[in-house]
Amino acid sequence: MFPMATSTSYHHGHLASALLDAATEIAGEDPNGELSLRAVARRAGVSHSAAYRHFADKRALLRALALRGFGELEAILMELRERDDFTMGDVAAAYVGLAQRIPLEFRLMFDGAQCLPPGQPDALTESGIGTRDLLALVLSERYGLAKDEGEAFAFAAWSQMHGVAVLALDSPALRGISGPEAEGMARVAASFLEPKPR
Amino acid sequence: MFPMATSTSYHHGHLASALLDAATEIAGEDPNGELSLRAVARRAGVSHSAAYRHFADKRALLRALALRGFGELEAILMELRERDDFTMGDVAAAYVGLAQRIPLEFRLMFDGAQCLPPGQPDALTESGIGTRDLLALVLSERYGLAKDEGEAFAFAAWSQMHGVAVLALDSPALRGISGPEAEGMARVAASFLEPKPR
DNA sequence: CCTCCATGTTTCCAGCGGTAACTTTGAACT
DNA sequence: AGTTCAAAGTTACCGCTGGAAACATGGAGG
Repeated sequence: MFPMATSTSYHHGHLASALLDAATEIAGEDPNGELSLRAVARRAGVSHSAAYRHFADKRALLRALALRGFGELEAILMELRERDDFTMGDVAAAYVGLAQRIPLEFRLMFDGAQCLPPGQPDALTESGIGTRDLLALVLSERYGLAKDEGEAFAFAAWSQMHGVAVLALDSPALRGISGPEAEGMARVAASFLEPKPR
Repeated sequence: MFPMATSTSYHHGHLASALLDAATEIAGEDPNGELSLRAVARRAGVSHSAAYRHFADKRALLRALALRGFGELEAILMELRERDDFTMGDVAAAYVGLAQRIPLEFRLMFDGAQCLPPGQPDALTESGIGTRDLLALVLSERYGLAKDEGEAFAFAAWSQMHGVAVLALDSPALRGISGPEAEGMARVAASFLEPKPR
């Protein structure tokens, strides 16, 4: 069924996912460096052209990484949903924590210029919209908001969490901050959005 | 005093700022494309090596662009400060409007990886901190907040404005939105932060 | 007038993303 | 079991990039 993925075999076996793993690995070692397709291929022990058997181009590989990231974000939101007592601070901290844990994927999730060809909407765009709707659902349930109200509030919250995440990752004024510090800042910011209990 | 900047003279005269202008021009034509130093030099009518007489490397040029951006942001905040009746929505709309108007500079202002060498804090970092403090000042004055309170609130507001700006510029789920639409979204989001009058 | 140095130019390099043409190899069919 | 064939590797090449080095130009001060 599955060809073996021995280190000596000419055919790799699971190269596509191995490349994605290699990319994450490289990014883990140098979160702010440029990620080159060739470096990813080298890390996977394969010539750079091999990557093109599995991804149309570099963008496609990055898109796959972004999709992985959206998967993790959805899992986090679903987990929060199970609890019925979370605060806005919990949501924001979880969001920022994800950005700190997998910065490469996180950045790609929201960077159309790097991931998408000149072309039109695609699976990545849909993932983004789906996640946004999921957030609106989770927050509406938690705070008993009507549809429109919930969507507007979710957008207000999302942009704020996202802002904290992005600034903590990239801004020269905030970079170098530790993961827990970033989550703490997310909590402080989110506290201004916490709806008053009625 | 100033050498002439005729198009026929061997020595350009104001190449440094001409390069920055060229970069802004290129970015205006294709806001999502990559910006190459060589393309900037070509646009300025000069060989790519000439740029290195004025900027240590590409990062230095990008840093100069970011500093220009910070200058514009400060001007915008000072202008708001003159008025004493602005709303959070006004601030957010102005911030997002800036991002839409000069996306290249805006992105660079908050992207340490592209602008800063491995090195430590520099003028850019300080500009970022200065602007953040200015926002805290402006909002504290407007809403009568004590220092700590004002700083926390300013951060909550800043992250939200920034989130909207970044998402509208880059996120596949929101890109393609028009400038006015983006500003409208910023107003909606900011309305959740508007302090209650006492 | 002549010289010098700031500011240009040309030329070169390695690394990048991407394409094309060639090679290997496991699996499917007879 | 032996043959064949396509999937999945390889090497070699292209143009472009950021950057360094060596050379050219020409305006300002002696």
